[in-house]
Amino acid sequence: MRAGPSQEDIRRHNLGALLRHVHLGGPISRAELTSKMGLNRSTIMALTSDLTAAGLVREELPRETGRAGRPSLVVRPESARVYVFAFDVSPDRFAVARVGLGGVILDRRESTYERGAFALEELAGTLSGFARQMRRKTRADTVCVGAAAAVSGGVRKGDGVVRFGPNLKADEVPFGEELGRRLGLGLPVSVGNDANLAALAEHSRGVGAGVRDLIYLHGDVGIGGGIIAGGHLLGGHNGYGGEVGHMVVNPDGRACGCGSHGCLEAEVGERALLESAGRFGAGQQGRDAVRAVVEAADRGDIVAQEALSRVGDWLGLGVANLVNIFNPEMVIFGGMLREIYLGSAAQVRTQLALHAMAPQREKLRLRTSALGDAATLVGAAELAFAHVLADPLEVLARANA
Amino acid sequence: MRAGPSQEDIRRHNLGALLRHVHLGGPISRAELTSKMGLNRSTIMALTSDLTAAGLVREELPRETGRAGRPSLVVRPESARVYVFAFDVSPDRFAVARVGLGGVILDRRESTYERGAFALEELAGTLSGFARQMRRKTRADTVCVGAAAAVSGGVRKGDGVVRFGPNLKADEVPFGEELGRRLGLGLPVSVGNDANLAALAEHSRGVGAGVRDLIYLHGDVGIGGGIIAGGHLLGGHNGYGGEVGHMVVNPDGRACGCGSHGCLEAEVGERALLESAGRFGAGQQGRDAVRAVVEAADRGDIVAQEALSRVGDWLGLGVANLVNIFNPEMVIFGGMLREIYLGSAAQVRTQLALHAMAPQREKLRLRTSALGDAATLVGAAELAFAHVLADPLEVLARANA
DNA sequence: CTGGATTGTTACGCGAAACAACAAACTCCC
DNA sequence: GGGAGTTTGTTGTTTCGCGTAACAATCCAG
Repeated sequence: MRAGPSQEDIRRHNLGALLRHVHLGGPISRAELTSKMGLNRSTIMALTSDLTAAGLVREELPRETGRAGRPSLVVRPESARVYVFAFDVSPDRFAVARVGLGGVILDRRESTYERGAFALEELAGTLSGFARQMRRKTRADTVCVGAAAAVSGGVRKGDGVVRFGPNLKADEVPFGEELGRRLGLGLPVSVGNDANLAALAEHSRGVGAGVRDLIYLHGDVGIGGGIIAGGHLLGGHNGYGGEVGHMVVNPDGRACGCGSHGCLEAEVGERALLESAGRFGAGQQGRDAVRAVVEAADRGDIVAQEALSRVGDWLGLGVANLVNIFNPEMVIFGGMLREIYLGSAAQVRTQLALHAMAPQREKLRLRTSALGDAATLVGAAELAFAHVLADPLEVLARANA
Repeated sequence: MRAGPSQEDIRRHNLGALLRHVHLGGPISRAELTSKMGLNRSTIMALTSDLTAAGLVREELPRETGRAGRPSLVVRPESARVYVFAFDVSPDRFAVARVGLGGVILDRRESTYERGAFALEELAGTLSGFARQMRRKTRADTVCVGAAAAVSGGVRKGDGVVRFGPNLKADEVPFGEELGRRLGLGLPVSVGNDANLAALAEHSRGVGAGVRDLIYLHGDVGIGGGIIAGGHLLGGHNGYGGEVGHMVVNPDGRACGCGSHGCLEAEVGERALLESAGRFGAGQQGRDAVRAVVEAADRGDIVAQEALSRVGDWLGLGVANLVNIFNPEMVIFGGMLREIYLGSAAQVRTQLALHAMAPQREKLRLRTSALGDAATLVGAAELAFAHVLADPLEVLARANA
């Protein structure tokens, strides 16, 4: 309930709001900003001046106006100058990216490895090494303003410690701290759950742009989720919100790695699909194996079709439950679930019609991820930029000091 | 993203925050307000002066201070002067109350009737009649600043139309509008789902005070729910959020009135319990019938015990799912679920241990409603007061005009 | 090239909250 | 009971963000 010296708060808030417009919406004229933010021309000028002076945005004359009147200056993010590091760690893959203000991926490196080959701790060195390499290539006037990592596991609110990650060999790992130390930039590294961050990404720059209530479902080895409720990421009391993978949809169903039975993850996860299709342990694994099943089903393979149908039924039931509970405007399927949904949309829709209540489902939109594999990385970048948008000047003052 | 003339916004916000403190926390000294709101002494004085002048609060010298220094003036809500009307409509009961600022129930009338005897439209006249009667009894200087109704059905966001209410014979009923017209006070009447409003009530003045992430489960004829996520009621895209009653927990389970099978409501609702206990249609109905089963189980009735155990298992599974998805700090059982939970807490806890993930459940608290039957009414009053807290002076200026 | 339209820029005023100084009222202690 | 110390109410002043208004700059249309 604190307010602080309120005038500064206003300024901070308005600076952040303006920067957020530019960051998420891309180049925009001062005239549009005045109308969208409901502030006065002169105020917008003062704000942009501050941000320009801080080196966060640049103002340029537009090429063509097309309308009468003096052309309005276009405010664009200093994408090449101001950037963050984004990390993404999955059980069989990691990626590092340098992401500029505005969401541009300036540099990117990734690597795949055998599933579960590395423990989370071991990766911190490699990740920070790549980041330092990228940093060395940058020009002198560039400035790193943050860093964040997405991990496929539970991240405790507050200290950002990775609590569980059965697919990642992690338990009580202070990953952010470790990464921050190794980066040596004096910056704290935020950590978030991968599906949560992918949800954030789709919400800010994906199919879910402008949608205030959405559910993002991510299929990887397991099933993760991220929920945007009322425009805000649902974190829960300890930060484990959105973990829909262990919602029980079939009490008499398959055993799940978590000890329970019939979890969404157990019925819809990669293993369930491959086993049903009689392809588990048959060499292929991961996204490619799932794709192969969907393609086989498309070609008329009965076993694959039935496996996909079965999985689609459970997925549909899970989605129906979530729709009943949340009444979202959109459900987004990402990761491996993109393929599964595309291959079993009919089953999903049938189950929705059966189990979801009419008012909740009548305006519902089902979509697949727009950002694809980059979603997690983009989400991590958003997380890293978050404190910049919360207090633009403070962050840059510290960075330039 | 609009900001408006920001100085007024600040003032409005601060006035609202101060009034909210007094409204929810009761009488409080100006000194405490300065520290809790983080504002300056002189600012607090200016704010309380405005609110006192508007007749919303009163300032008094405290009886005893106990501490050194000049005693700080105590700010208390004008509970007797400023009030709202709160309505609560269930399938077999309705209640009308006059609730003063601060949450005091000043006057109350209720009535029970045979389940489903009335359609929602028919009740508007009765309800407004009671309200008008209450209003006639008030002194001349009292002022009604709002009204709201809780209904056991889905309420569409925006226009407040009751979309569904299978237990209430309602379909596309513009209940708020109708009630507002009949009240004749020139006030809009907000409408909300009963479980949602009960959740709001427990969050603001019940066991969930200060808890930012909680789930309230309400058992009536069906099972309703309200979710507070990050301190805000989860409404969803169209306002049907929190409808947990039709989450499918047992796909092979009992048929539900909604057309689906194995919904939480179908497995845990009143009918499921009474049927399992062999008491369905045996004269008793409603809360009393449920209580009878729990009491019989307490006395050692095997059939009742098994019925309760079975229902408790499904309840526990439902709660486990919600805990996995939301990671709430607290789950509150209200209405008939209070009795059911108290009679089957062991089953609920067992299912939680089986199906809820450790990080989500380790800090979880299970509680029963503190406000009991008044929860819905109190929640409706909160809803009615909401716009007063959002802009105290504007509301009172209009009321006194 | 002129007029209308739109925006950038600057000087000024308003208002909300912080700050500082003083007065008021209490407790404690002798 | 009275003085010292403490805490708060009250008032005048200052600060700072934003809105307003007036003017300059720059576009398009004719």
